Parts: sequence; C-alpha cells; structure tokens
Amino acid sequence: MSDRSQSPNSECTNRSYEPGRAMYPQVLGQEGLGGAALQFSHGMLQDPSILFNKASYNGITPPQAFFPFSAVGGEYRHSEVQAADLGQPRPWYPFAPPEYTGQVAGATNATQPANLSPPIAETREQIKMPEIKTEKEIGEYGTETKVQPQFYPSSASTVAPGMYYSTAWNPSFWPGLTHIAAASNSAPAAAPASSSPSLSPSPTDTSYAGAGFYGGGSTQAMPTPPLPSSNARSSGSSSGGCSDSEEEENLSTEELEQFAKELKHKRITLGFTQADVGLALGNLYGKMFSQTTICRFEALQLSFKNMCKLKPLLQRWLNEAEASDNPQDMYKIERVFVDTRKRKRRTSLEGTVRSALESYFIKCPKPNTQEITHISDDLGLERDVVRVWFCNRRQKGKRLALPFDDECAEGQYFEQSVQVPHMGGTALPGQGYPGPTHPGAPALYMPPLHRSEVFKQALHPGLVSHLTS
DNA sequence: ATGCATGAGAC
DNA sequence: TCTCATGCATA
Repeated sequence: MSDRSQSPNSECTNRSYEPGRAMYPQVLGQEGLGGAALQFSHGMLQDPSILFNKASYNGITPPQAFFPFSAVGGEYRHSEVQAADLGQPRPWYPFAPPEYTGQVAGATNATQPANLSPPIAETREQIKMPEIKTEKEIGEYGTETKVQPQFYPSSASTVAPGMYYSTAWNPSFWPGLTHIAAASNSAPAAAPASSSPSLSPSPTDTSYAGAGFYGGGSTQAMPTPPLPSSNARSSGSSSGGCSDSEEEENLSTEELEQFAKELKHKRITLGFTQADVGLALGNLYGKMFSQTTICRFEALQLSFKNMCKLKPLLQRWLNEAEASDNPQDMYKIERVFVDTRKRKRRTSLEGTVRSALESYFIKCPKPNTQEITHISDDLGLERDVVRVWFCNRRQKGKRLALPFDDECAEGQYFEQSVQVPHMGGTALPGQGYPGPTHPGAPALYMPPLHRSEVFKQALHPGLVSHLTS
C-alpha cells in the first residue's frame, strides 16, 4: 500500500499541482470523507484548519495514511457484488417510475399506455437481468449496443420524444420563448392531447398523443403567452448572466432566489410535487423536466444560466397553476416514455473508495487519462467510473465553490483558495455567475442565503450539525 | 435530496 | 476529453 499510496501524489503533483491551491477546498463533500480524505488533506494543505473547522472534524477518525488501494479495490469488488445483490430485489417498475406514480395525488396512476408496456417491460427486463455485480453489468453494457426506443419514429433524430429530447434545449430559445409560445394554451398544438392546462386526463391517448407531441417539433409548439410580471426585471445586480438568453431575462440573483422560494412554496400549496411540475412543463410547454431538475432549481443548485433558462417556464407554469381552477389537471399527464435507453446500472461506490477518490481529487481534480487509469487500477474501479466520478466531482465542486458573501467565513476561504489549480484560466469557464466575479467564479447559481447551507452540506454530513445550530 | 450516468457541444 | 445540463436510481 505504501508504494501505491504515493502514486496518486506524485502524478498530479508532478503536474504542478500546488498543494496549497491546487485543490478544491470545498472538496470534501458529503460523499467522501471517510476521513481518509481528510487525513490526506493534512498532507496536502498547508493548514487544513483554514479549510474546515477543526472542531468540525472532531468526530472523524482519521484513518491511517493513505489508502491501501489494492486492498480497497478488493473490498470494492466485494461490496459491489453485495450491492448488486442487495439492489437486485428492487423490483423494476413495469411502468412509470415510482415518483411519477406515487407522488402524484391521484392523477398519475392513471395508466400507462398499454401499447408502451411491451417495449418498456422488455427493456427493463434486459436491464434487470444481469442482476450481478456492477462490473459484470458494465461489461455487458459495454458490449451491447444501445437500444433505441423501438417505438420512436425513425425520425427520432428530429423528433424529440418525450424524455428523449434529441434536440437540445436551445438556450437561444429563450429569448424567443414568448413568440414561440404564442401558440399559447393551445399549446401542445402538435399534441392534441395536452391542450392547455386543463387537459383531459384521458391518460391513455393523452399519453401517447403526448408522446407524439413531444416527438414532433415540440419546441415549436410551445405555447404560452408571455408572462405578466414574469420577467422580473433584474433590479440590479449584475445579472447579465443569461448569456444567450439575453437581457430579456436579466434576472438578478435575488430574483431567482426569491422566485425559487416562491415556486416551492406555491407548488406545495397547490399540492404539486416536484415531479408534477416537471411533467406539467412538458405537458404545457413541450419541455419536460425531471423531479431532479425541479428540485435543483428550487434549491438553487443549477447554474445561473440554467436558472435563467428555466425560470420563465416555471414562472409560466406557476401562473397558470395559480390561475387554473383545476391545477391538478396540469399534471394529469403521465410520463409516456420511460426511456428505454439502456443505462448502466448505477455504481455504488463504497465509502472507502469514495474517500480514496476524494483524496485523489484533492490532489488532482483533473487527472489525465493516465492518472485515471492509475486510479482506477488502484481502486479496482472501472476507468470510466473513475472518469465520471471526477467529472461529477468537479461539477459538484463548482456548485459549491461559489463566491460567498464577504461576511461569510467560508467565503473568505474560498476567495483565497478556490482557485482551481492547474485549470488555470480555463478553470471555470462559461456559465458565468452574474454576481460579484471571483476568480474561479462558480458556475452554479448560489444566492447568498443558500450558499452557506450548501457549503455546509458539502463539507460533511457530520459537520452540518456543528455549523448549523 | 443527491450520487452516478448520459449525451451534446465546445475545445 | 471536458463541461454542462439533465435524469435515473437510490439513500
């Protein structure tokens, strides 16, 4: 292990990762932290206490040095098998996922288009079959060719079937949203099915029709008239964030923040779940979103740009929901496509492995191919799993490494050290956070009020209790 | 609510 | 190959 434990170090270090700055302070997210990462960080940080409150980590037992990766690898495999076995029992939903059936009060359960069942079931079956450990599945996964939804019109390419938006949600779409929406309530024009907020439940046809709807140049069919107050014009702040969206939606962070709260509050008041909202959006405006996205929106965990992009839609939905006599109707639409794409079964990384990854991440947030290979070897993980893990970790890092308010202690820290290491100037491109610009300005929108909390979360579950009352 | 995964687009 | 937006699956 000793020899192994060094490899990670050298690799990235050699690549000029300055320990002090070459790391993501916010790194130790809730996920990892077996403590190993911490331990590790000690070695890397000039003064770990700067990063986290030592006190906060009191409860964490520092493991010994680095990880016995090889061993970990062994464990990993083992646990994976177990995990797979355990996960196995989980029944596949012949139809729609639970969240779409269970969470919706009475509406959703309505039916699953019979005609869809076959394909879906089939797929599910296929996916389920390999109830073996992940690794094996991965193998299969890799081998098998992706299953294209059989029921998608071959023209699927141009058609954005339900969840399967082949066409990217064009950001530039926003500016034009209003005009596109012109169709308004007749909205899903393409889809006879979803006509307006008060759609008819007729699940079956609706659903399928809906499918067609989504499929069709849905985007074009976007209904809806501009919102009244909708575009809360940004009061001030910088904004400008919505790059492509234009000044049209010159939202300020405050506005977004407020809207997110409002949305959540009203949504709950109206009796909608996040999933409902996501479905309703698809139903009303042709662009469906998952519970995850709605959740992240409310939690302000999306990039500013993304927030700006979604806000108008949500705003409109909210307006309509409030105005509707029967708001419930708005989500009386099922998710037609359960997405038949074959998806690699989610890998469940063991705590130790995560910690190890965290450690590696601290040292080198952006490992190159070689390094990834090395890490994967060490941890006994598939290369791609490692790669993806880093991608996600970086993404998450951005989410957390946001500019904090001046008075925020953590913020100070960030300002000092969040500079993304060797990423240099390219570090955090893009999305631009409208607010005060910091080096490494986070890509994700994170209003003052929430940032600290998120930050806490990011530290470690255990820390929260310390930081939060 | 969030970890891991996918896919499009950018570099 | 990475980022980013997004979602499935799961804790």
